[in-house]
Amino acid sequence: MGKDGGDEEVIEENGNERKDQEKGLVGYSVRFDHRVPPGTKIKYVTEGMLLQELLRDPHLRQYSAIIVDEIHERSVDVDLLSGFLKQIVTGDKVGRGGIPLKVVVMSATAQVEHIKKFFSSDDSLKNGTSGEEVEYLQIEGRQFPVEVIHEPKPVADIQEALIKTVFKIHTQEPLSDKHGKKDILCFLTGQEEIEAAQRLIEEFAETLDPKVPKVKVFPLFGQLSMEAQHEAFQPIKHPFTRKIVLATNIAETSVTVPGVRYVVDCGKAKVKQYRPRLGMESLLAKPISKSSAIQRTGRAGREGPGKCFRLYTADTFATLQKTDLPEILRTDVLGAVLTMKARGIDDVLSFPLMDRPEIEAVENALVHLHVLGALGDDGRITDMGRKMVMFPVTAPYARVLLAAADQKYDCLLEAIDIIACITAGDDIFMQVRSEEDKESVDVYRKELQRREGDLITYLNTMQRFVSTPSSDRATFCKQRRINVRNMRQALNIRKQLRSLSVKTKMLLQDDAPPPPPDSEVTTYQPVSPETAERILKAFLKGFAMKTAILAPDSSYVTAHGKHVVAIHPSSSMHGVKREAIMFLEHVYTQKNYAKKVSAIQAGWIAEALAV
DNA sequence: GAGCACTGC
Repeated sequence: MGKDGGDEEVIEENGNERKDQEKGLVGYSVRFDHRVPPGTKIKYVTEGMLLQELLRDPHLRQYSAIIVDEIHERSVDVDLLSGFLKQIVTGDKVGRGGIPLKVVVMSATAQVEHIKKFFSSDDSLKNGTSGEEVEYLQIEGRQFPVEVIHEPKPVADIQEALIKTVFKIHTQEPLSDKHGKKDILCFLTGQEEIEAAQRLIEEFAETLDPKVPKVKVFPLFGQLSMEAQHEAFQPIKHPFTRKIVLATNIAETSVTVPGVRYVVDCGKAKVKQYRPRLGMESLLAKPISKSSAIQRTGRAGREGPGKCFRLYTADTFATLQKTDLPEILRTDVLGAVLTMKARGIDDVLSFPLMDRPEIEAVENALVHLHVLGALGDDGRITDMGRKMVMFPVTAPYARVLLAAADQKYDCLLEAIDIIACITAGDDIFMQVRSEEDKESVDVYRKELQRREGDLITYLNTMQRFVSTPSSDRATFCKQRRINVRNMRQALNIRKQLRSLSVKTKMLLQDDAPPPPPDSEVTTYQPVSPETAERILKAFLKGFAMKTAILAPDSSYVTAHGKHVVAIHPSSSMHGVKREAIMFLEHVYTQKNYAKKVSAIQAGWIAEALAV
């Protein structure tokens, strides 16, 4: 569990505090890992875990105090949790037998007033005594000073400005000082921009006077292999050389590059945003917030005094939003609405939230949940909805699992394998960088691919993987450039979904005995086309809205919304023309892309929408 | 012919 993971510390009641503390009675509960010995006084949990506990214990009677750390990160879960905590704190204490709940929230930046106001009772707001019952304590952070340098005029070409700034730093600033190395960290928006900048910097470096120190460039973004990412963290071995790291936002939030004393900030980041009106997401470069710019600046001052060069003007900085949009305003609120409904919130529009999504977004989610069968005509959660919230997957996937468990489709284990692969993080199939590798990897991957499309390909991959003896699994992954970490995660999720299926009586214990390690090594038998059809029909129960029909002009037109959609190049269906497709993801980047694509028959769509 | 970053009951 990362110390900056935004986890809550939950303090449990009863027992002798002092003595128990000395016994070290601290427990934790995170996904796949729980250690809560009897008599535990302090429990570390994830937000998702506590939300799950709220299903059973709506007043959190088990707890006397809750500490929410890193609340400024503003995940959907922390926002929902804050709403429930506010209701408990400001409501009557009847549900808790009159015992109040203490809530401590901890935040690193901005938003203090916003958060303070939110946790104040509505009565105190009316009386104009806002924040009266919310106590506030500030602790100064410690950092070396960082000088901020803005561009005097807006720059026309970001790459050009980057090169100019990088080499100005490189030729005018020392390689190291008493605090250590003085390397450069540049924040860019994505892989393409980073690779272009790397080429330009390396080209320009060739022209440098031999008396000037050398430079070595390290790209750093999430899709890079662990080894390649690791390289960017190592101190440079060659003498007389400066390290230049070109990174995405990964270096702002997830990792800390040591040795950095100069930051170059392009002022933008790619942001995923859900468009409720279009029922799709976009992934586009947008101006960052002030707090994000300040966070980037701080990366220059961790080891000694530093400098931050912003490739935008001071005026532009002044126009930036104070903070980033919280996740709840950037994602489909389908899950959030179902979470509320399952915890007894009938009127989701009046549920207290630090930031409220547009009414239209909530209404779309309600309609979608109704289509999925999670909500009845009266807007209340159905038995099916209650079953759906038991599963740690989004509502459409949960709906697929329920359909797959139905006799009509009878493919629960297969659906679990596919969903485990898809929800295990980034795509289990890593991108292949060199052309050479691509050829051999493609040969192996082709064997896994099926003409039904990506979903059955994932199933094939999982089935092949588990029927491979464990001593050969590393090779299996390496040959196909399968991300081993994600594959391991997929196995964990598979196990969890199977056991939840047993718990919810969707699966008989006998059908899927919890397998001891390596016991699943069996002969591999690919699914029949008939089974594949049943699987795809089960997925349509969750994704009938995400379908497209091949138009006479050979483009795919979405059934819902009538937009032209292209099959993403990462899909095994890329370039393939079939009667109709179902896709699990719909993202606008360069254009409207369908991802995780399967071939279906047009007639199946109406069939899936019928009850 | 293309991929910001995390996390989860």
